[in-house]
Amino acid sequence: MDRPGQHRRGVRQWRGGARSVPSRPRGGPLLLGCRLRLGGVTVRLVEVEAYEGADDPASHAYRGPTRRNAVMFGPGGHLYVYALHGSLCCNVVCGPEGVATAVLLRAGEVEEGHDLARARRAERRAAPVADRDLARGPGNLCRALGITAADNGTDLLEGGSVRLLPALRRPATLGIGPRVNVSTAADRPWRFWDATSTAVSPFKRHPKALAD
DNA sequence: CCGGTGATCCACT
DNA sequence: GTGGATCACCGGA
Repeated sequence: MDRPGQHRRGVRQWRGGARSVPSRPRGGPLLLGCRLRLGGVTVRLVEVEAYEGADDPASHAYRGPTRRNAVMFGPGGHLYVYALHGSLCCNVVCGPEGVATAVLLRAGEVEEGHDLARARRAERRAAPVADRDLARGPGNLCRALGITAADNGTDLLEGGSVRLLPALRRPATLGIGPRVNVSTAADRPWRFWDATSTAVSPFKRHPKALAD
């Protein structure tokens, strides 16, 4: 099993590997099974989606640095948080510094802190939330964890508000497919999920999805 | 399926 | 500074 130190090396290795592998998004699956912890809530990641920078029209970094995407251009291992349609979404920045690449965290299973997560989800929802739905979907995952805009840029590996913890187990079966609801570069198979998990969000194709 | 949502970006005063 | 378009979403029917 991974120990924290090994995991840390693993992430750095992944970031380093991105320099030698043209297709950075291939690093995405290494996050599956890892855990994200904030306060009393821990979520095991079961679905992620990769975004490159200059070569990826669907990426926030495609048109260069702005105030919103600044963290994407910084060093890997930090959290990029942004607002979308009244929700927040979060990414793990992959680095290296100056090269914008990030992995969107799309869904997870709550391992710890179900009551707190459920209370947060209930603030915006009338119907009761089943366990498997607590962190299902990018906005829901952020809400379950209590991530806010103040967590943008936090260091996930040391000293930050949000911690990335090693995987205790890896998905037995890896799903790979197109990204959800993106209007451009729609067919790049850069969404990765744990095919044994029921907490993976449903696939949706964007109405105006262009291929490349 | 559909409508609400609100931050962000850019082109234009 | 303003207006409009865009958007990696969610909830309820």
